[in-house]
Amino acid sequence: MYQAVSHYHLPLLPYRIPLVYLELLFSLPINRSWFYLPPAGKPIANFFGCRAAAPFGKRQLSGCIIGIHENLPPGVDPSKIKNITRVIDAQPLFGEEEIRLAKWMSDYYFCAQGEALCAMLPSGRRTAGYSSFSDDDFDKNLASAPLTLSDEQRNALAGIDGASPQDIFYLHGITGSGKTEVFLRAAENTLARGRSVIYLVPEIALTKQTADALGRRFGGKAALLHSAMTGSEKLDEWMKIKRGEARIVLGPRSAVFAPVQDLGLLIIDEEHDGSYKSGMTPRYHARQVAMRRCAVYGAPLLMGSATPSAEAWQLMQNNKIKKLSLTRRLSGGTLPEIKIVSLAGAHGCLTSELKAEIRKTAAEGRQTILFLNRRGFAYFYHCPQCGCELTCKRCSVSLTWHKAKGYAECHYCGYRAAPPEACPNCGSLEAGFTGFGTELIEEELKTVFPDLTVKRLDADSAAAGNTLETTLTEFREGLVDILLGTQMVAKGLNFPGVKLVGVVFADIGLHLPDFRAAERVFSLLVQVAGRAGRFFPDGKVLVQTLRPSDPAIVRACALDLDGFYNAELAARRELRFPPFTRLIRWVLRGADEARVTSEAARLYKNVIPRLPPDADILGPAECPLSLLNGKYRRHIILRGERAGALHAAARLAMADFSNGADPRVYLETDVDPVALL
DNA sequence: AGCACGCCGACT
DNA sequence: GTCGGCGTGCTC
Repeated sequence: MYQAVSHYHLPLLPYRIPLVYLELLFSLPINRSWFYLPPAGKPIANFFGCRAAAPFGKRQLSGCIIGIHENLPPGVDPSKIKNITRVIDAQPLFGEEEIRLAKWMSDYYFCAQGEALCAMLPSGRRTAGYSSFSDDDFDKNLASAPLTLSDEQRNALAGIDGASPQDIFYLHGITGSGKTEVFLRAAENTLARGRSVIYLVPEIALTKQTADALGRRFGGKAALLHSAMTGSEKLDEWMKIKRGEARIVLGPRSAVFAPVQDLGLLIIDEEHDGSYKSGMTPRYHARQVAMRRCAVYGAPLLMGSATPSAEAWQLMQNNKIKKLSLTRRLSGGTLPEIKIVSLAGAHGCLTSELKAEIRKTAAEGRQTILFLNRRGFAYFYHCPQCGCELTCKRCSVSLTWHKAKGYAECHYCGYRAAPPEACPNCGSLEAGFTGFGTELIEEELKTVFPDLTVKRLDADSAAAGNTLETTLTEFREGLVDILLGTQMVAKGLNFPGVKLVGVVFADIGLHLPDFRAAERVFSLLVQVAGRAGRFFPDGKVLVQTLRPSDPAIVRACALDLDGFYNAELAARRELRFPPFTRLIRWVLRGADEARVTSEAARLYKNVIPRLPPDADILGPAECPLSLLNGKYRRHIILRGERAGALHAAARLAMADFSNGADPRVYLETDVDPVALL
């Protein structure tokens, strides 16, 4: 690749205009750049860092100008060079720093540099509705100025303010202990030192309210990037950041790329949240990119959560990152009573105990929230007698039932087992495959409580316009007795009318064929319990489960974090899973199952001889979602102790594999996958 | 990724 | 005879 010339100047003498070639990067899965001449008949200017529309083969594409050269590189045929159609941006969107970051992403995540750069820039065509911050917001709300900090908050803040450039902090604090205030103060102090701040929150947490709170505090100095903004709205905010007018940026995952001047602090709120990992190519993790950016800028990184990821916990244990603790609730509210209820023997999805509590709550004129961690159905083998299930001996994940094939399979290593006639543990003949679903529960609620108002809140119902806000408003006003839903109902957990919170089926996540299953279930339950108790000390949380003695569930309900993480990390070490190893996952997909299978086998053969001694392979096996959008899916998971060596092996194997690859089978690479479905 | 070109099978 | 399948190769 050619070194970009950033200090290109307009020629002063019009008779000696040198030939200028523009180097462009397109969002294509081809890892190379393309050379063009400036727009025909337009005066030459410094277009570095702007996007441009250009003819590419038979079509028009928009690309990024990442270099300006006086000569064409050797091997490029000058007769093929075309003119750019037009330059899109009046001001550059990115600089050398961003191009270097794109290069790093391309190497780390095995994507093309153009794909990486494209993912970094503001884009998208979404519905409008989000306004940016103005200084009016700021002035109007000066009255809502901060209160005094607790001792713990002050200590945490002092630690952050005394940071060295390479420091990584973790603010571990229970819900309601005032993490946000520490984040905001640390941001203020960074701004006061003349440096910029990036503040990441999970997609779901980024509501109008969150944004307003930041606007109140920082006014026009703050910029907001949100996926619900239109491309031009995002672009406005982007330029405000680029010009240095906005010094603090609030946004989800992609805001980690915000082109701030002189980054002085990067904050990741709710660090454990899965939405920080991109589901599209490039499959980057905002935390990983944040670490990279902080290292480059010499800025400290500040993460926080009530339930850290296992990775973060491990780093804290080893003093690789600095732990700051908030152990006390500011409001002094006590935690609600958390009770585990066994689902064994229940008819339907609601135990008689939960039904009785719902009835009692309604009689008192209070409200119930029923929480279901996942919609749809999950099939797994379960024995109601002893509570055991079928798991893979090598991978410690649940086996998934294949109805058509008549066997249960491990989606990590491909291990298969015939479904036993009777429970292998206790011999009960009741054992078999079962599942739960949202619609099913809604139906049951309406049958059992015909006199109560039930509302469902999940991705399906929220997709239809502003039902989310409408439903939540109705609920807040007491027009709804029972709110049933997924993740989103968490927003309603601290409404004053709520007394009872029911977790319908805590096991659901545990049956996912994923080594992070326990971690996710644990964090979910702790968060629900933590939020639920915030404003109603007489509240009650009922956790329904088929496995009332499952360690993750028991420890979550007892809020025993040390116990959970110790056990979880010991298991991860034993089974060689992150954070003790690193993973690279290949997914091969295609409409023709036989081709997918044979290509998976070919890729497997290519990587075997290149693996470092500390590495091994899981698969090739069917993906847990083995057929998606009419494409058959198989995956191969590389696992090793050193990321560098694993990357090198994967890179060589992929280069080999691409020679003579079947074009009808697509290969996708996921570095540091968070879900293996 | 797209889009064209090019080469073999069953249709008016 | 041609329409249309998909393998192959190229895009500055």
